[in-house]
Amino acid sequence: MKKTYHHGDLRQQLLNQAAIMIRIEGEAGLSMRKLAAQVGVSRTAPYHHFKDKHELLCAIAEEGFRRFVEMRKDMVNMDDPVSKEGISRLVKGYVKFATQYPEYYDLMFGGHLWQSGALTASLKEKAFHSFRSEVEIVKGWQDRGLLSKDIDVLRYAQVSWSTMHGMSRLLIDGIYVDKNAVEAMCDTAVAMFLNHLQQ
Amino acid sequence: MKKTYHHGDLRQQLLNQAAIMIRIEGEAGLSMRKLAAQVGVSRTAPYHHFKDKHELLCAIAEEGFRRFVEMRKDMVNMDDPVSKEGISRLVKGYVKFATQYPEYYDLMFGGHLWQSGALTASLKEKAFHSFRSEVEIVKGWQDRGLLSKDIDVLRYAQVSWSTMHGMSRLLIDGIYVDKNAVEAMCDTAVAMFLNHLQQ
DNA sequence: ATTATATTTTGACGCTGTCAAGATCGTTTG
DNA sequence: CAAACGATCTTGACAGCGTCAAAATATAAT
Repeated sequence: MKKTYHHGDLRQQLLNQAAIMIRIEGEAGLSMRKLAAQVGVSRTAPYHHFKDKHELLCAIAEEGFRRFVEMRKDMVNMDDPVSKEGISRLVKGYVKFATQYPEYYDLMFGGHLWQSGALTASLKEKAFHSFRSEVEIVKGWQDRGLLSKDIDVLRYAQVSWSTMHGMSRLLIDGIYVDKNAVEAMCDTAVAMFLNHLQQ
Repeated sequence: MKKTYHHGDLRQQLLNQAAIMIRIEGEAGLSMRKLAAQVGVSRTAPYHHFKDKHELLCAIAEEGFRRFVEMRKDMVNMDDPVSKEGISRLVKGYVKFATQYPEYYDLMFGGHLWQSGALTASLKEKAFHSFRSEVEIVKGWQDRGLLSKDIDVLRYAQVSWSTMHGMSRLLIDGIYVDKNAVEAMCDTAVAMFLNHLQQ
C-alpha cells in the first residue's frame, strides 16, 4: 500500500471500484461523482486518469478481456479442447464467465461501447484478438473432423459465437431466469454445433 | 388532425416521436425534456400519460411487440413455414426485424428494461406470448420430422432463439459490421438448427 | 532552491428526471 | 345556464449528472 504521488494507485482503484459499483447497481448506477466519492477524492480527480466516462468504461472492458483471456487459457490447458467434451467445457466456460462477471461482459460485448463507434485503440485490439482466436478454435474443430470440410469456418464461428453470446445475454438480462437450465442449454448448443459429427 | 382535449393524441405522438429519437440518437439520446419539446409541450406534460420514463420505454417496447407479431404473422401466412425454406425465411425475417427496427428491438429484448425487473404487466404478457409461440414453432419442426424426436423442444427453442438473438445483437451493436454476411450467417444458422435432418 | 510537471480541488454551467402547486380546458351535473 | 369536477397542461423548484476552467498543491527535474 505504498503511495507515490498524492494518492498512489488512483487509476487502478477507480477501475476496481467502478466494476464493483456496476456489479451492484448496474451500469446505469455508476456515476463519476459517486465513484470519486467512494474512492475518497473530489469529483473531477478521475478526469486526470481518464479523459471521460467513456474512456473509463473502455478501460474496464479491457480489464474484462484480460480476465477472459486468462480463463480461456486455463481452460484449453486442461486437456484436449478439440473433442466433444472439450467443446462442451468451452461453451459452458464462456457462459459461466458472462454470468459470473456480467459487469465486465456487458462492457466487453454490449452495445453501450460498441454502438458509440469510438472504442479505445487498445480495447479494439483486444476485442479483435478475442474473435480471431474464436475462429481459430472452430478451425481446430474442422481440422479434427468434428465439422464437415465444406463448412465456411468464418460463418460458422460467427454463428456459434452468436449462440453463446445470445445465451449469455438472455441470462444476464434476466430474460432467461432458470439457472438450472444453463447446463442443459449448453449441452443442446454443443449438439447443435457438431451437426456433421458422426458418433 | 382533430383535437379532443388540449392536445389530442399526445400519448401516441410521444410514443412515435420517442421511437424516432431513439433511432436517430440512440436510447441514451432520448430525454423526457427533449421529447416534450419536440412534440411541442412543456417538460412535465408527458408525465400525465406515463408515470415515468421507464413506463414510457415499456410502452414503446409494447408497440415493438405489436409490430413484431404482425411481421411474424405475415411471414407464416406466405406458405408452409415448416420446411427448410420456411425456416430460413423465419430466421432471416427475425434478424431483419431486429436490424431494421433496432430502436424497438433494443427495448423489447435488451437488458435495459428486463434487468430492472419491473416490466409493465401488459409488456410482460406480450413478451411471454412471443416466446411461447417460438416454442410452438420449434415443436412444429419436430412434428414434421425436421428434428429428431428425442430432442427437448424447450431447450432447443431456447438455444435456437439464442442464436437468432445473438446474431441480431451483434449486428445491432456494431460488433458484426459486414451487412453482406447476414444472409450467409442465417443460412449457416439454419443448417445448424436442422442437425438431424437427412436430406 | 527554483522551475516544471503531475495531480487534486473548488467553482461553475447546462443538462437530466420528476415532484408540487397552480392554471386551463371539456365534460358532467344541478 | 351555472357550478362543480376531473383531466390535462404549465411554471417553479430540487438534487443529481458529466465535465470544463482556474486555482491550489505535491512531486520530480534542474
